[in-house]
Amino acid sequence: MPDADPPGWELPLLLFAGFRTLIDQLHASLAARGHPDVRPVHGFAMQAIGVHGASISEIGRRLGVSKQAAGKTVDRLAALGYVERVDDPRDARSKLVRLTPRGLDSLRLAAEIFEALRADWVAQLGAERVRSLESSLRTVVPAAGYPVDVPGWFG
Amino acid sequence: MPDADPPGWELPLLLFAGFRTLIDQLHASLAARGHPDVRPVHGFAMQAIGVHGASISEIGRRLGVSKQAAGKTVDRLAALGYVERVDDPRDARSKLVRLTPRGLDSLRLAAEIFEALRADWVAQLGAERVRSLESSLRTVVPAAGYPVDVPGWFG
DNA sequence: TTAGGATCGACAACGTGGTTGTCCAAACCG
DNA sequence: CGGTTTGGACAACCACGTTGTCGATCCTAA
Repeated sequence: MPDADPPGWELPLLLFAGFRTLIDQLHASLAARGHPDVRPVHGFAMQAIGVHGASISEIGRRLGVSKQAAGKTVDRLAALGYVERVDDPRDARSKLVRLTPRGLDSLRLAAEIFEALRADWVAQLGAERVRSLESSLRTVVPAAGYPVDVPGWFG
Repeated sequence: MPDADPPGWELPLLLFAGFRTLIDQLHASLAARGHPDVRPVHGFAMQAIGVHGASISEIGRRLGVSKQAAGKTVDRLAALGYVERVDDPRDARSKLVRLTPRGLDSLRLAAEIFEALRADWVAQLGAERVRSLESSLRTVVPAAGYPVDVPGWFG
């Protein structure tokens, strides 16, 4: 047995480092293209809102956080000009949260940048190893989408 | 070209899901073995303290956060009984933060559990694919260890 | 030896993201 | 119609991060 396996604690560190590398590069590109104030959590929230908009409660459910937490995040997104609240014509209790043109632009840019980032990995590792990495991870992680309560989850 | 590549935004999601899966399983095992109150951030902090102890400022540097933030985390760790502050005999300004026996136990257990978790992945994917995943990630992430200011970084 | 500067750790104030609990208005349903 | 559920706001609180300040201690160089 020539090479010893790396210690088990290295695996989570590498996964996190990969995640963080991508997200940091995403936000560096976003900042360079007119979106310096978006934080990672905002991107996930806007993803949860989607191009058709959603109510506060629905956003909370999609993110796996309370509606109060979702409401605060929407407040900050609104202050940054990425979303707006409009009355829901079909439910007087509900306010529909919709992306502004600026919000839509950031979402479109983010998708582009993620493609470019994956292409970088393919250039470094080859298409086969990137596909293998993705397929390995799909095997070991539960199928369900993951909640995005990262700050609260971690600390 | 038979199969289309997955969209670029899936890669960070998979990496995060892998990380979160491992950390969640770690803390589930830790909770079952007498450490229900440790949070992920505490584990990283204890790792930074190490078996020989460290000063508050040194912990902050190792974690990539301010000494004030390190001090608060140490406060909570001390309240949980995982660390203690003792006077540094060689510097009257400094307090040495040391792991208690309980803290050392959690660190030892965590190392064991991470080994078992990696073995689970090997059982599901095969040793070669796990090694390939680790090696791919080492290629694309910067060599430097990553800061652990996760909540602040994300939000 | 002493003056100046750097470092240690504490305290305070604040921003952001999360949580519960409470409340009212509107919607739903038997 | 009346009871229950739901949507969203408000308040209080906790965890984790930040900057700024400060006194005490250490180090170094005049």
